[in-house]
Order: sequence, then C-alpha cells, then structure tokens
Amino acid sequence: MRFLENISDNEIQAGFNRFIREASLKYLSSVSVDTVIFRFHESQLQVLIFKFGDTKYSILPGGYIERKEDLDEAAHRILKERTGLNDIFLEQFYTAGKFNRSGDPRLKRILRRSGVILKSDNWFHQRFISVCYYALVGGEQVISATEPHNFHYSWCDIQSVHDLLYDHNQIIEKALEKLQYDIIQKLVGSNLLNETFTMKELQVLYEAIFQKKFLRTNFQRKMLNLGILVRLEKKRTGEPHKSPYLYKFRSGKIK
Amino acid sequence: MRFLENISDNEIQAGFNRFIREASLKYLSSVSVDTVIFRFHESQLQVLIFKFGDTKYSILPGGYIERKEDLDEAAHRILKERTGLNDIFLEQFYTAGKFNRSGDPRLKRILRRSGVILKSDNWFHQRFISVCYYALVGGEQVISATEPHNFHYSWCDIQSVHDLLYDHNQIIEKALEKLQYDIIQKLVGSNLLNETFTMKELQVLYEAIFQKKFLRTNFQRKMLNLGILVRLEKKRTGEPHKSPYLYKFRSGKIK
DNA sequence: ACAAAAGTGTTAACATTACACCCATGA
DNA sequence: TCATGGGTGTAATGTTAACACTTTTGT
Repeated sequence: MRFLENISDNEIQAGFNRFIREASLKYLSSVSVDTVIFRFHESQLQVLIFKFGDTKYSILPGGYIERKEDLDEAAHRILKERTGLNDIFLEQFYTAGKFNRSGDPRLKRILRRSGVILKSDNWFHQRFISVCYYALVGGEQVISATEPHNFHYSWCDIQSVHDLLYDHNQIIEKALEKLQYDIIQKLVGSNLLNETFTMKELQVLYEAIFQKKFLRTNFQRKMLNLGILVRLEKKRTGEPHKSPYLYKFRSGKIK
Repeated sequence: MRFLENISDNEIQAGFNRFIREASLKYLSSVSVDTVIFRFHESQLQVLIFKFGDTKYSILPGGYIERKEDLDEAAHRILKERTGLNDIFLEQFYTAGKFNRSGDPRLKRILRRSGVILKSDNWFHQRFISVCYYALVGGEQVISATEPHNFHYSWCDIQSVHDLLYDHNQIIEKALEKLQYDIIQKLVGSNLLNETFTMKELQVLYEAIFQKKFLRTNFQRKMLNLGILVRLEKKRTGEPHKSPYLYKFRSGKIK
C-alpha cells in the first residue's frame, strides 16, 4: 500500500508486481509492523505521517518482517528506511489484530479510482496483524527517507492528526498513552530534546505529551527532586528577559 | 507442539499430519497466541501450564488465529478451549518476535528422542510471532479442558514456575508486570477473588502479585479510601478470632 | 483468660498544590 | 523602566509509613 505515487499507472502496476513477487518470499505473511514516530518541534509533539498517493489521506510508516529477522530488528530497519536514522529509541506498545482493520471503505474507493488492479490473492489483500512500535526522534536529528520511492512525508501536530487510513488513528492514541507512561517511568524525555535544554523547554515537552498545563514553579521542583538533571552554566543571552539555566540529563539518552 | 501425549508414535504421527493439513488452511501463518492464565488459590498466585508430552518440561497454553477471526476473539477462543471458561478477563500485554524464540535446544532433543518425524517444511517449523495475553480466573470458576486430547495441565505457583520451553518464562515475567500495573490502574483484582472477600484476603492477593508484604493497617485504609469497596455484614463466625467484615467491589467484575 | 486476628488512632515524614515574591534582561 | 521570563519561599493539604492501642472471637 506504500507505492502509490505521482507516477504513471503502468509504473505503479510494474512496481506492485515486482514487490509482490519478492515480498512473499522475503517477508513473513500475515504480520506487519507500524511505527508512530514522535518528535518535539516548535513546542509541539509531532508524528511522522506519509501521504497515501495523491489522496487527502495519510498513513503511518510501516513495513514487513524478514523471514530471519527479529521483530525488534525489523522495527529498527523500517525506521531506518523511513528516516535514515539509526539507534533510535524504539518501544513496542500494542498489536492490532481486528479482522477487518484493513477493510477501510475509503481505501477501496481510492484503489478503484486509481485504476490499480489488485487480484484477490494479492499480497496486499492479505489480512495483517500489525505489531506497533513508537519511536522518539531527538531535536538535532534530521530525517531523510532513503527509500527508492519519493514519499511525501510530513510532521503533523499530535492534535491535528486526522484522516489516517486503517486503524492508524487509534494506534496513535495508544502510542501516546504508552509515551505518557514511559516518560514518567523510564524518563525517556532525553530522546526528544537537544543535549542541553532549559527547564521551560522540558516543561513545554511534558505539557505537549500530557496535553495539559503544569504550574511552572512546581514542575521545576519536581524535576529537580527526581535527581536526573544536571544544571549547567547559563545561556540564552541572545534573547530578552532573564537568561535561564541550561540542564542536561545525568545519564545521557536512553536506548 | 501441543499434541505429544502418552499415545503411540503412530497415533502421534497421524494426529500431527491431520492437524498440519488443516492448520495451514484454517489459521494465519507466522502468528500465534500464548496466554498466561492466572488464578489466586490458597494464598498463592498461580499460572496454568501444560506438560509437554511426558518430558519434565511445560509450556503455556496457546493456539493460532483463524483466518477470519479477530485477534482478541482468537485469544478468547483459545482460552475457552483450554479452560472451558467464557467471558474471562483477558488483556494483551506483549508480542514476542525473536527469530530463534522457538529454537530451544531442549525441544530439539525431545523431538529427536520421541521419534516424531517432522519435515523441514512442517507447519510447526514455521517461525512464529506470538501475541501474548494474560487472563484472570476467579475463585469460584473451575476449569475443564474440552479439547479432544487429554492434556496434563496443572496450576503452578508463580514463584515455582521453572523449565518452561521456548521463551515462556520471560513471557510470564512480563505478564506479571502488566498485572501489577493493571491491578492498580484498572483495579482488576475483582476477577481473581470470590464475589465477597475479607480485607485479609485482598491483602494476601496484593502481596502475592507484588511479591512483598504490606502493613495491614495502612493497606486497609488505602483500599477503603479508593472508594471501590462496599462493606457488608460480618461472617467467618466458623473460625477462631475476631470475625472480619466482608467486602465486595462496588461495580462487580471488570470485563 | 488468652492468643491471635481485626479494627481504629496518631504521629512524623514526605509530596502536592497554589500562590506570593524577587531577580535579571533586552527593548 | 517595565514587561516578561525565570528562580526561590512558604503555607495548606494530602499521602505514606510506622507503630500503639482497642475490640472480638473460639478454645
């Protein structure tokens, strides 16, 4: 489903056929991986989504599991293919298995109109059980899709994610729940920020993740009492107002 | 792997062949379901395990997903097949996908010695990604395996679970972690107790789940402050000592 | 009456909440 | 100098942990 682009119908059809021939040998059938890739950008928690062809709909990045590959490895590889990034924080959170989860009526309409012909025994017509992971992309990391096809990707604010196909909207909701849990339990915030950051930035991150406000003064005390932050010298002398301290996580990023 | 019994080698071989022929049509390939079934019995948290043939090893109950069945439905059906119980609390918690997770060397030794011949393209030689669920069986519920084969099942204290094949020991650990989380967050304890219970029983349950002691007086206050319990009239007049109150959960069992 | 179980009370320590207040900075 | 962001203080409230005390029961 990831090969509908602004190229000719013939090319689409050829690409499909080739992929399908290879896929059934290379990948496990019935199982897929979907990933919810978060970043924190301009005070917003964002999710990476890909345009589905030239429709108004989008989907989450995903892929399949090679026959001799660990499930976790597959998730890392797919992430690498879609973002060019290695060594990213990645965590499994849910496996979606409703029988009709790929039976989105919008999808059928799109395929019919696009002229792509899919036989009923097509690889894509399989029913897939999808193992879902979420990933955290840090402030300094820049993504660059390295796949042969020219995907139209975009970062979408978490509140503004609409019109995803399949059950991908529900999957994002579950990903956010798990992220809310992990940022308290495993303190994974370091993976979404720069190496150093101000207390304000940390607070805005937490507010974006929990979608609610915290009291500035109490938030600061709580974070400092956790004992996971190191206070550095000041910066931010380029801006108006009092220059804030910089902090970093005591133990670097969590892998 | 669930058909090795104390029957003749020929019967084993015949059963295998029949199952394999049916299985590849009936079930999704590459995906399985494993379940960790908990109960609370004689002050112990226990797990249901099945003897693997006549070896000293055991495995978790599991099964496969029918081609037109929801993943959750499959888990419920498998639970029904193994316990005879409907409408059980059931929750997904993890999907195991290491490539070599079924490559247990103990297993190969057993199969070699048992005389069962498995061709390399055998259904069971597939690599399986296993979606794991845990279930809670209440105090009054009695299990009764309804499958055609006469499985040797047993309830095993959670601390005493050893010698499980595959990665089933790790799976139980993850199940317990999720149960610890859910009993606080979703208050699923009602599914492990009788309709009514004493505060002592509730405490022993929590102690079994968290594998640590709580102070009796504080535990009681905390539970009552949650506002989820209803205090009934007394009972336990048959025993020595002061007769305790009975409690029940305000909203019955959680489904 | 007494040993053990069950219920209630009290206190110190700690965390959470909600503000008030002061300081530093660039426009 | 002043608006604003940033740092610290503090009192009210709630939660947790530890322990003392009282009540109830069958033997």
